Amino acid sequence: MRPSRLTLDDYLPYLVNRVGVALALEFGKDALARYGLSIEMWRVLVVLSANGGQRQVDLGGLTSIDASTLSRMVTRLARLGFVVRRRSTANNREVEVALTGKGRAALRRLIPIARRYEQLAAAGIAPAELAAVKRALCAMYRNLTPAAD
Amino acid sequence: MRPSRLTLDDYLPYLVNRVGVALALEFGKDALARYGLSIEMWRVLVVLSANGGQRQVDLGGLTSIDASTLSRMVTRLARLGFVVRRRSTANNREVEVALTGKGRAALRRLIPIARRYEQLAAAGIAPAELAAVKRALCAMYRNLTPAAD
DNA sequence: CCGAGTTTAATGCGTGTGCAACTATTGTAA
DNA sequence: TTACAATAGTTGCACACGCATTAAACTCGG
Repeated sequence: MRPSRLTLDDYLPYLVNRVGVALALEFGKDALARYGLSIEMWRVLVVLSANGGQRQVDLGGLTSIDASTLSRMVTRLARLGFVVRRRSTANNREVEVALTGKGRAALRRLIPIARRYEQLAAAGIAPAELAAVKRALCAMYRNLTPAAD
Repeated sequence: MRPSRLTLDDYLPYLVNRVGVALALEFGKDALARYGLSIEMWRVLVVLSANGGQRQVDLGGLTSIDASTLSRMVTRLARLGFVVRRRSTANNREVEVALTGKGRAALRRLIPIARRYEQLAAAGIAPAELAAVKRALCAMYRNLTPAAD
């Protein structure tokens, strides 16, 4: 293949972006909108659910969201009552962000829906192959972020 | 696994988004910035390069970019000299967007760099497995967009 | 213990985004 | 032909984003 042409169906970033946008759109407009949440907010909540309370800077690393954007987003999430932001007792410049009961309740309802969209996307793909895809995506992320994580 | 918990490394939308953002960031700040291009603009140019001149509405479908956003983006791309926007002669409400010579020249230089980032991401993944990943991503997109395409 | 340097978070600012509303053109059916 | 609906594109508006800067707290060598 000539290096000066790109076939879309063979160009990985295009394929990844397309699936990512499609997944976000479906789930975002359907389920998340009912909670006043954006997809980025959802990602923050998922990371908090999976990894527990986090400093904002770590949340940023895990969600690939800019620190300034995240600061304002956490303010909105707190105003909605899904998280609390409390100054760390040990280190007074750090802020710990943690889920509230309301946040956990919303996640309990949203996670099954998220899984259904995941299954919808993966329909017709053999479990072993799906696992291989996930492993490959993890490897790609590690390749692209040598220093981090 | 309990349905009310999500393991990040097993949650497909998270993995896809993470790789997508990492790819866009690397390429966007490094190579695209020198041309005054954003990643979204790059995606538009790539689609034009792969599929030829397009109506704006079709560009939107292929790039997952909102029509109004695209309208303004094409204005900027035209001002930068990368594309031309001309009213279709057959159908006077349609607009055809096409690459200029300058646009094609920029693509000739950028595509090899894009491929290098793609290879960087896919390093250590066997060609057959990479092909399987691409097929899976295409299948996922089809699953998520039943009507379109 | 002091002060330079680092880390973490918040904010000012210009800009891009998506939704909704609007204009213009084309398609369709009585 | 005329009226109504559908399609393509643009624009107004409010808002979220990212960068650069600032503020505050911590670290550590001298």
